[in-house]
Amino acid sequence: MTDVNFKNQSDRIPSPDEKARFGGPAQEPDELPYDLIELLFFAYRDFTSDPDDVLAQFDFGRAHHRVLHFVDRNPGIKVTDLLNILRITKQSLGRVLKQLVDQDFIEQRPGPLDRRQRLLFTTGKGHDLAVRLSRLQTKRLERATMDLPDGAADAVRQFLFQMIDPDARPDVAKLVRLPSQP
Amino acid sequence: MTDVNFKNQSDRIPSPDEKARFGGPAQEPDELPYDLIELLFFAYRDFTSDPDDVLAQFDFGRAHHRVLHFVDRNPGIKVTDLLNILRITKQSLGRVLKQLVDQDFIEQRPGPLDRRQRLLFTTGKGHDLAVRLSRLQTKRLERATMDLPDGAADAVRQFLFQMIDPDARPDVAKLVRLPSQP
DNA sequence: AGAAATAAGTCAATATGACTGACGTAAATT
DNA sequence: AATTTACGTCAGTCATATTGACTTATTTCT
Repeated sequence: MTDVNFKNQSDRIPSPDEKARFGGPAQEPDELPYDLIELLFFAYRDFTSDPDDVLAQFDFGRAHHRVLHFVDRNPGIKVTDLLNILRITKQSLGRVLKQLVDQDFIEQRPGPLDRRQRLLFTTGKGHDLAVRLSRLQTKRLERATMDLPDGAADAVRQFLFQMIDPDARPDVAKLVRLPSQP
Repeated sequence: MTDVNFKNQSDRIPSPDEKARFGGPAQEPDELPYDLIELLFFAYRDFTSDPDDVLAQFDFGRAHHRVLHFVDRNPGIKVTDLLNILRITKQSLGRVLKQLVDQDFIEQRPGPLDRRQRLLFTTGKGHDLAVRLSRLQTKRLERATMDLPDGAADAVRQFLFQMIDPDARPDVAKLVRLPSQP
């Protein structure tokens, strides 16, 4: 047994009933770009798998990664804004944030203007981890964009951006600091 | 308060300490394509949100969706192959699969050659739901690819494909039935 | 100055999706 | 006949998320 993922899936024999009910896998007229749906699934699955291994060493999960990433990228971000980016509840954030703070990956400082706020910053340690994780994802992204035709990387950017809910796009554009977004 | 997602994130004032420690958000030399990392996150977040709403009406979650999707697309798939596609354990699959079978979205038939196998098929009802969910994702994908330059959609396909672990690519290519993969 | 709104944290209870490890059964393979 | 395979299942656990209610401190509004 190799460690290849799913092998003999094509060895299957369709049952008679199946042949009756299904006109082959793409019985919906090929209008449906199933391939993109599935490619996105697999691409994202593997995209998140690199950091997972490192995070496991710290007893962290993906939730920690997301928090760490956006805090590192947006030093001084407010809890409320982080909640809206991640689209999770205060309670969900609270747990992972507490762990990150307790273990000295993130620190909180009262807002200088509004002292109710607890602005979030990565510590040196937190920043290092954030960068380390980003590098992993970056490597994969670079490998994936490397041998694309000229300008294709920008097409990918545009595609991904347009996959986002229209009303969320302005905020994402700001957050992501897109090189040029019309 | 509008229902826009994360607004005043750019209104924050960097603390003195922050300015000392951070040379701005992109202190890592711009080698790191942070934008792609984040765009992928947001794109995938919204990509999965459309089906989620429908699934909730049936008391299903994303796990059900994935199973339903791959069974619908690969009628007669074996449990083992499905496990390898989804990269989850038998127990995790078991729970959601049981619910889908009990509620008549998926049916199991003994393999005609190997009677140990329980080949999986969507029922009419299951197929309808699968298509309905795919259409939602399809719409978003079409909107996103629509105004891309010529050939850009293929660049996106290639990009996504190359984001996948190299050793998983042959299997994905087979499964996804890519139009043309060199 | 007092009332209302906001930022953040917290409590309790719950759900979902995942995990490990062990075991059982039927059927196929050697 | 022994072993392997395909699948299912039991028991226990964990991580991540949810809702709703409540507290505290602080700011803003009137």
